[in-house]
Amino acid sequence: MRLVFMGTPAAAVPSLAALVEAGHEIAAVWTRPDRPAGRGKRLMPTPVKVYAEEKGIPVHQPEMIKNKEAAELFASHNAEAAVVVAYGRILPKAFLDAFPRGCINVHFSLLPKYRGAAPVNWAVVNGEEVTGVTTMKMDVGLDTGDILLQKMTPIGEDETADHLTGRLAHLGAELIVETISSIESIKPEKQDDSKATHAPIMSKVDGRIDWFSEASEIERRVRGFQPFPRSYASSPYGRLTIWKCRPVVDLTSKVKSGTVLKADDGKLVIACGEGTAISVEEIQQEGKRKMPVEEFLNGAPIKAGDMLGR
RNA sequence: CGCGGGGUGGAGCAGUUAGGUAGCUCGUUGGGCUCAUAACCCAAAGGUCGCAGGUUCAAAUCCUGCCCCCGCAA
Repeated sequence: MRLVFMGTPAAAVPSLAALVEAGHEIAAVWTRPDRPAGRGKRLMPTPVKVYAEEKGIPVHQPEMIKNKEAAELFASHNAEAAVVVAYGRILPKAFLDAFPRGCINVHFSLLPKYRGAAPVNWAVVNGEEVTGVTTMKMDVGLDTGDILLQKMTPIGEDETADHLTGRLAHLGAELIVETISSIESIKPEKQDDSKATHAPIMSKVDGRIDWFSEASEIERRVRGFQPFPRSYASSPYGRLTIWKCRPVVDLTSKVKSGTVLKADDGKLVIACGEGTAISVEEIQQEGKRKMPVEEFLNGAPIKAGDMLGR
């Protein structure tokens, strides 16, 4: 089938690759404009662009898509459908109506749950046991289109959002190929709006750890906010990012939340809310790389009694 | 010219401001203790202090140039 592919981050690449390998004709790839990135502010191509150029597929990166020129360019690809995976933009109606079979989206949740920009992260933070991928026919709403196919997968107990995103990217790749190949026979199903939930994009401040939360919630946020915005706390030694931890029983629940209870023998334990605590297993000090807590404690001045803030 | 941190035994760090014997925690090896141990005690090995040049009686430390690494931000 002749398709246009729209996507931007690494999680979109497996879908594009799968479509190419399945023999579909990719008329063009649309991805977001290159942005200054990396140390030194060099212009960096998006992962989707890198792949597309490798395959010799024409790439388009308009700054604005809400104008006539963009819509005409899009329509000129003369495809049967567009496949959209984390493009990062709301598509105007002119795009949705440009091709006979419209725009088909791969979304990383089991819709109607977790509509929005950060479905994987919030599924982890909320402690969901399962999630999955959905293909749907896009409409003008935010992830409200009719569902085509879904595939579910359990969320591992220690799984980070980062890792889960990788798995869903591959599940999504399988599902979009399956969806395209059987598009004639699939019966679109309306979403049950009453069961919809929203997964808003996170900002950096969402990463600040609230030590008054219970340990299990902090642990879920640590896993769910990777790789961005991460979970971090201020300390007398600069900002500390916690990459891995586990809830433990706190025997000295009278101390204030955020207090370092133990910082020796290879163990770093911090008081949380409601008499709980976390044992940190992987940590990163401002300006340094992430490291196992044992190594961190070998050289760090942190000691029991120190207070961590937000 | 985006902002900043750093290169010191295998790991994580101190020491550099006011040059003068290479230090801490952990790990490794050997020994001891113990019913036993990843626990404890004793001992040992292991370092061109990123590279090159300069100043000096003397440089990890001061001066000059170069290489490399990392974090933030996006």
